[in-house]
Amino acid sequence: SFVGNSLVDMYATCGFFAEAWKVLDDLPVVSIIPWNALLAGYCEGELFEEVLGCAEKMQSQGLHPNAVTYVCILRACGSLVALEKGLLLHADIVKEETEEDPYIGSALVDMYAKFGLLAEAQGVFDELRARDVVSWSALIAGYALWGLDEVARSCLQKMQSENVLPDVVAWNGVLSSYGEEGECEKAFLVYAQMQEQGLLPDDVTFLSILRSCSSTTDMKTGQVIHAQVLGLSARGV
RNA sequence: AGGGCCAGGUUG
Repeated sequence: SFVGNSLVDMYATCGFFAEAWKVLDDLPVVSIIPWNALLAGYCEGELFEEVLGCAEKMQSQGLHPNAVTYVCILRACGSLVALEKGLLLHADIVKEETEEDPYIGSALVDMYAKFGLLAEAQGVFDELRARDVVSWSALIAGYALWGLDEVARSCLQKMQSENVLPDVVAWNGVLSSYGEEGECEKAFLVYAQMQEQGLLPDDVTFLSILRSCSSTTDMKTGQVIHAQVLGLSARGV
């Protein structure tokens, strides 16, 4: 049956949902694992409506969501800005005392951030037992999403004072706030700080920076970044 | 009781 679970996971991960369903329907034992695999596959494909539909179907079969299920549904609610559903979900999670789960915690932070309920996001974050680089990054990305780049940057400092080292995703989160605004100068400054920390930029880093440059006529900075990208790709990054 | 197959953050 573990084989069946893995098959569902594989098909779902590859986006072959018809096949995944077929395997799931033929599995001899009823288990939440293949359902979660399917939900995760829909999440990965960003088919969030399907996530919610699939979760409902799962529950109609008498299966109760576990932590993995909740993480998938929370992510879908956040991305769809399904506010009322997300709030109900949070209430269920609190009721079931599963909010301690670090995965659920950062998924909640992420969801509230996407709703634009930053005080709620911060509130959930503050209650987390263990804040790791992922929960910090969810918070940072949330502030960045709503243009609060200075708050996002201060998070980079705070997390370090709590001995959590920002990784490239955390830094990229800050950079993501400069896309809409086109604040190319700030983006470049953050990029410089990131390098001072000895962190290697990745493709997302450059895409974010270039995006912030694209709405300006700052050709020079764009060219500097172009040169950086070429330099890094020469080193195989 | 514990473990095994599924789950959280950044650009698009």
